[in-house]
Amino acid sequence: MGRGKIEIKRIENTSNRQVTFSKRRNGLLKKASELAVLCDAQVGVIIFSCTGKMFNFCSSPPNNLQYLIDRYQKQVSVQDDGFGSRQQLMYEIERMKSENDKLEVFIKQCLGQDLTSISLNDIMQLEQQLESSIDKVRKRKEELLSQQLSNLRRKEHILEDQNNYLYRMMHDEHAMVAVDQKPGPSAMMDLFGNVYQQEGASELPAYRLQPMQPNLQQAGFMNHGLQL
Amino acid sequence: MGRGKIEIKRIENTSNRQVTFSKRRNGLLKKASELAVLCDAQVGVIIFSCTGKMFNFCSSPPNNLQYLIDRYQKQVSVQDDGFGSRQQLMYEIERMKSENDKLEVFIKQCLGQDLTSISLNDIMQLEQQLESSIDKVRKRKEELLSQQLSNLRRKEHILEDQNNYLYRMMHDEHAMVAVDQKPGPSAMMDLFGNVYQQEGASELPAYRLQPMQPNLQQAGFMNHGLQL
DNA sequence: AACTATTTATAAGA
DNA sequence: TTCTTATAAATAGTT
Repeated sequence: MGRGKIEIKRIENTSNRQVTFSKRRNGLLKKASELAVLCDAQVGVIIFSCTGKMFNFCSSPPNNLQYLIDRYQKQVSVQDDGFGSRQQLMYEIERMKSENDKLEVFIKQCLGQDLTSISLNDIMQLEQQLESSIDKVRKRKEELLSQQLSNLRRKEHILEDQNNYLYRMMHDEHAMVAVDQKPGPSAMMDLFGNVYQQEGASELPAYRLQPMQPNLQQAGFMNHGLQL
Repeated sequence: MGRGKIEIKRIENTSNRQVTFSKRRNGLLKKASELAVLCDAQVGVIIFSCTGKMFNFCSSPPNNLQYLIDRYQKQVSVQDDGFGSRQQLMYEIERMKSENDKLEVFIKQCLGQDLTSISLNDIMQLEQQLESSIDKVRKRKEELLSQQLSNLRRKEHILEDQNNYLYRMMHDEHAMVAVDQKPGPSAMMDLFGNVYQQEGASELPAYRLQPMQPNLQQAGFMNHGLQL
């Protein structure tokens, strides 16, 4: 429709393309609006130019494309398995919020805050629970402490060993010529408390210290906005 | 454009309207597609007929209107304050999920489960916390128990009162003619333990029992999938 | 941005 | 619905 027929393919001339874009965009939006009015339909159009500029049109709740989009997503999410509609996402958020609230209320109870709205039965249950928890926590504490203790004992032994060796070396300085070939303590500890097995020393078993503290730490938990 | 010019307003004749809808809908989609090809633009169209049937078109990632919608929502949510884009909602859901996980981990610690990954320091802090919690819980338990106790005492008194009254009535049956006008106990208790002040009895103060258990109950908490 | 020769869309009729 | 066709509308190329 114009002075000449054009092929429907990308217009290479840039300014030409921009002019056509402007004309046809207006045409499209006009047609959309007419369709909506004439046929009592709801029509929404989204256009992005190749330069990234956005244009949109919505007939029904004027300028509220979101309504149409929600309606679209509802239909689509019924077709495929059903996740991703904006409304479903909002519902999911509500669900998680209430889940979260429940957890927080429960945590407060465990922290002994906000007990006024709990029945006597529940209070007694809570007390039992806390007693059992504290038992477990204490057991674990004992474990950790005894671990540390035994670690320290091993270190002590190794250090004594090392000490004796060094002492002997000092009292026998002329023997230092070929240190490497002399028998030393079976394990050595570096400045950080790590223990290394010495090559060729096999009479004594190598020590492997258990870590004083486990590596995985629930970071940031103890001050999570819930005063402990 | 056609045999005659028509006014752009709702077509009242239904079949006419449907025919026009079909024709113009095709026209609109064709125009949309042409615009996209000619001008290298991304065009999306959503149409709902007045009967609820949906039609849609998307030029760029063919048949993937969702992409265009996301892009639209991104722009819109930058314009106004910025909530409601589908992607933001998904981000929010992720945030809440991790929040939730944190809370659940913390609850497990409070319940004395999963202590292997906690450091000695944190264990000791946890122990202190639980001790303080259990203190508070026990205090509250004492409160509730003493409340129940005092309630029972009040009931006991009222029942004794009532008993004496009834006993006197039985031993004095001829006086029953005008029971209403005789002085009775100052308060009466119904079958459910509710106490009512008797009319005209003002020598003794009315009793108001404190509720044995508060009304608000954190329903479903103690068995929330977290074994207690 | 306006003009206008043409093409395209489509209203009405079949 | 689909086809036809006269006519209205859109627009390509030009100014």
